[in-house]
Amino acid sequence: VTRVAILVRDDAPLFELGCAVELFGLPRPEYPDWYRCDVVTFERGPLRSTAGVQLLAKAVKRLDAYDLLIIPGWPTDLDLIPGAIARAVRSFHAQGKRILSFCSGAFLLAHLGLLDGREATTHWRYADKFKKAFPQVRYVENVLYVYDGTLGCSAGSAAGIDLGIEVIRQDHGYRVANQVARRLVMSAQRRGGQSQFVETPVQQRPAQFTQALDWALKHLSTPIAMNSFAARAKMSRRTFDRKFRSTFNLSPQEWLVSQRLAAARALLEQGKGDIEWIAAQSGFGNGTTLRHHFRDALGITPTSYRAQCMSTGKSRKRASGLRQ
DNA sequence: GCCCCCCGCCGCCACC
DNA sequence: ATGGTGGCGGCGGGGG
Repeated sequence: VTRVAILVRDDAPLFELGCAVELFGLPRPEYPDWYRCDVVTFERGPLRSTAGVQLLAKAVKRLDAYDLLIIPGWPTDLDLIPGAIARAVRSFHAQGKRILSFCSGAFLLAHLGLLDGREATTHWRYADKFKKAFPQVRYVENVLYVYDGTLGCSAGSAAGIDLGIEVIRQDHGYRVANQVARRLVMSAQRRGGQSQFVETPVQQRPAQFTQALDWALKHLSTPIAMNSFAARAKMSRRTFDRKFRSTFNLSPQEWLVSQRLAAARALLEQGKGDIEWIAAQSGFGNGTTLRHHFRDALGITPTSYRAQCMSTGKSRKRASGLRQ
């Protein structure tokens, strides 16, 4: 069992802490060997958090009992790091254990020199300050996260979830990572707002599917029969269905629709063509079908999605943390 | 543009 | 483990 420590101090960022807890701290009896997670602090007494919330975390003096450390945030203007924390985090890293930072958490790792010569990122609003303070760190722009298997930095709150999902994939495989991701994404969808437009966090694909998926993407605008999809993967139809489900936790058809939706969204964001044209381009036979799936997945109509994108000026950037 | 209804087809999965 | 089958439900298409 991997033991997780989420390290907080006074002025703990509530949202980032919540993201870490959601990923690693929820009981998930359906998975054996799920993480055991503590929110820990080196300070005494209740900690202040966002919006006047107070927290009681587990007081510790060392981190030896843990295997994975999460820094959900850290003051960006704090040059002095308490000796106990510096020693504990350095020794944690020296043992080859994994450390993840969310948002401003990268400042702690950089202060300790753990990121020297490595790639790192942080929330965009701290980017200039970070680059100036740590020129020896290779700052990466416009990514959701960077992760080398040992040290990870994520750009902001929601990107911390993407990084966490990647770590869960490392530990528990695609299937579990997709299930966890799916649950997070689905609840995000229901709350509305921009968060409903997040993309599927786990996009890695096992080798046995790459050919078939590439073929499907290339011919997305034409009808794709599941029998030929299976044939492209060189599997019997039954095996294809079974492996597809266990790998992506999606049926082949559901995957196809999600890819067609992604294509349609890209065209809507670019603002070119009418709905019928976009429906044809993305492989939905007609506008009605596109609208149906669009509403089903995103809760709004294609036209109002386009309007929202236009009003914010520019289309969303794809971050390399989502690169395939 | 959106939401019904109906119908025919086919994708999916329990079962073998 | 893989592969075949049948039933069912969901999807696309057409009409209102």
